[in-house]
Amino acid sequence: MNKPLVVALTGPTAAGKTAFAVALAKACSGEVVSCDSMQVYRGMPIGTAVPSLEERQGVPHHMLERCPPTATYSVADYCRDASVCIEGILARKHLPIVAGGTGLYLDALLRGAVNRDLPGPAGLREALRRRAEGEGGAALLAELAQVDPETAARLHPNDLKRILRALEVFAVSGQPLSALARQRTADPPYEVRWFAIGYADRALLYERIDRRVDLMVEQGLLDEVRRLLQTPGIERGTAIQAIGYKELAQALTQGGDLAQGIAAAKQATRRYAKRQLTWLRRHKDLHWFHRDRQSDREILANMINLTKKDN
RNA sequence: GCCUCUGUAGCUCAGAUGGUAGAGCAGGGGACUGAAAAUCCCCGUGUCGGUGGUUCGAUUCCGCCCGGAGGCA
Repeated sequence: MNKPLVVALTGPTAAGKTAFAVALAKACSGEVVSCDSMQVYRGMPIGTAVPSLEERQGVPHHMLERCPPTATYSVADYCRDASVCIEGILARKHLPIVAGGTGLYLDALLRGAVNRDLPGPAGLREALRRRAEGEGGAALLAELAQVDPETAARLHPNDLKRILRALEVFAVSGQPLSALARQRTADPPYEVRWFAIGYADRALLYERIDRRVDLMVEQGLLDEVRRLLQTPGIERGTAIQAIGYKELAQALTQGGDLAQGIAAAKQATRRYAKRQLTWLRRHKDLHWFHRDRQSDREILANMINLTKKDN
């Protein structure tokens, strides 16, 4: 069976994915499907670096700014919505280019890592969280060990977020997360070409990050943060946790030092890039392009070549 | 020119009455399966400025040299 071809273009934040995605799309009549957990929210284009219409150069982009910043968008939502986008692109006989740095979303969509939609019972998460405050994570972890020893064994008592989710999954499905995870390793529905843009010298990436944050501030990031903070219910959503927003919100509302907030945003972004690299390193099928080793022209030419070549 | 202080991890510094050293920050590594730009775990070897000497042994004591800060002229 011949699976349709999809290009995945990833890499750490600020490496320059956007420009390459657009260039590749223009060369191969592609459309871009953003794979970014924060760019899906509306009202924060500066801080999440949503490509401007000018940057898009007429190339259609999907999965950008499609839900309110007060909502909580999830991997499962992303898989569902992005799949629809990809099918549409394929129907138009165009090349889907999934571009972005959210590793979990990428793997869920293109490696078949997640295919079950299991919302936890209403209120359970909150109840568990309250219990954790009193009894501690170790108690909940012990409880998890009763129903899902395998998952419990790999989680640290402090990793509340995951302990709660595992408990939640068992509560709705009656099955351990570890067992479900095994079933979920489905065949990827597409033939995927994996590309990653990066820098061999990390210091160069970090310099770019610092510069980009300064640029965002110049472009009006502060106003964007202020506007977001005025949105009712924003504190319950995921969007406000985005890097840049949480640091500047703190500086803005708690009378903190603005320069310090900016510095904190830069540092958080650097650490984020490092985590992204950790995530990506385990995938051996990634074709890496280092911008400090190769010119952008060469990189693009190579990408086009690898995209077109059958096999 | 003379005197005093100082030179220890990328940075700021601690320390050993001589047995080759440790904190904070920065940084690094890892995990990750409906919050993921989130969440969690782990990690400190560096010619102790250089060079001679004393010593079984010196980064620690002594001499000289080089760098930095201050003071007196």
